Amino acid sequence: MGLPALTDRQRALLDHLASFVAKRGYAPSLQEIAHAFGFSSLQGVKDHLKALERKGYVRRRPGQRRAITLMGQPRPFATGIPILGRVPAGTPQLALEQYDERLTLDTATLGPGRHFALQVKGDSMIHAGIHDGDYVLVRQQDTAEPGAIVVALLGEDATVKYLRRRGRQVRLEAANPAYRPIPLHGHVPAPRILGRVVGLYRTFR
Amino acid sequence: MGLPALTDRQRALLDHLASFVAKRGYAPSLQEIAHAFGFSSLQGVKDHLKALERKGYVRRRPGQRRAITLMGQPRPFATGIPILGRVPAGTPQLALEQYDERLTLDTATLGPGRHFALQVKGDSMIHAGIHDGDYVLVRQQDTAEPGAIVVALLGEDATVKYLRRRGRQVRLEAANPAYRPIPLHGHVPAPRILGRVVGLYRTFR
DNA sequence: TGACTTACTGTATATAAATACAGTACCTTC
DNA sequence: GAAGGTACTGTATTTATATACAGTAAGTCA
Repeated sequence: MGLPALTDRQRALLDHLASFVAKRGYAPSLQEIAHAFGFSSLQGVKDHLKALERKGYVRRRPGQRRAITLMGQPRPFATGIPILGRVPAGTPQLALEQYDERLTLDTATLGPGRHFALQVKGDSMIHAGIHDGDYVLVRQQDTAEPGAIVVALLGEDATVKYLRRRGRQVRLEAANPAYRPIPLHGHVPAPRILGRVVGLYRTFR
Repeated sequence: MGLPALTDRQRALLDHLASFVAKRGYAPSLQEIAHAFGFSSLQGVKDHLKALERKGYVRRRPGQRRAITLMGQPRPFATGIPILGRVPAGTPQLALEQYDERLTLDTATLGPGRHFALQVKGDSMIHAGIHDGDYVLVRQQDTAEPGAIVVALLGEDATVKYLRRRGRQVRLEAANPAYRPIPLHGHVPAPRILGRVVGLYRTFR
């Protein structure tokens, strides 16, 4: 569950949206939707889209044409950035054609499963090279092997920690020794693992 | 292969298109593309789109808004990764629908200009949170302001360093004090700045 | 040398498409 | 039996956006 239920007509319109985008690579206009459903007016389409937006299935940009975003849908991703290979000595111009591959941010590079990103607050993992403001890329899972870096929910806060075994106790440890370890079991509130950190992304000023 | 080669700018525009569609679920308008690339006119965008269409990378519907379909080889299919916002307390299931935006990797998110990536060797910048094996995302430029992290060519090696001013001397400094600073002028071989580091990407085993 | 391509700026116009307002009809729920 | 949600028709207006034309500058080709 999560999102509110849809009426038959709303579901039909959402399905039409999804298949249109899949086929054409861009969202339909209101008149195209009206035509596909045989409406002679646009107000019906507007009403349905308003309902879909209110229920959280789509997002629109007011005034803009075809600006309908389907929420929670897997979508294609960019081709990425060329990775520079060897830099040939004495070359006056930098030959970007000499790259081996391209850097992308997709499930192929991150591995299988559902992913999300989380912006790191604080410096508890600075010794692991994870800084305040960095985005960690997380594969969603509720367990992990000891040694992995995980995102755990502690009360209301999502925190990034090492998952480590000490004797028979499994606990969450920060890379910064100024922070106290938290046992995975027998702690109040009980920590819950949201996923394993599989990547990191940072932008510089 | 099969499709004709693209120029750097055409490639950049195609990457932007793919990433925009991945993020928003619909194609950008000409003015949105122009704005993303810093163009003050639309004709440049039209020219590039015409070239991409002529070479078979995209298809357009004349007169229709945002009607750009990406053609060609199946791109790596994946989601732009949702950025998790607040984590609501006591929620039994993680609601990934509650994200604000999506994280993508392309020239539009990194800013204007040409970009490349470079895999960092060694630990000379470890104190700046840049580790061995990390990919730095670099905007291509041959100068930079002091304080910026740059990629410089030293003989045959591309190295990542701080660009710092000491008195009247501008020099390349590692974040790790174990490495010696290199003056930008009067050094043999002469260092050449390849670009400014604008991002960082890392994967965890 | 001149023709051609790439990569844009700048201004103007036409139009596809979003918005707005005023209705009708039917179905629940309080 | 009034109030609200769903599911539309019909017409008018506004505007975001595509198109068109004129031009500059640098690089490549033959």
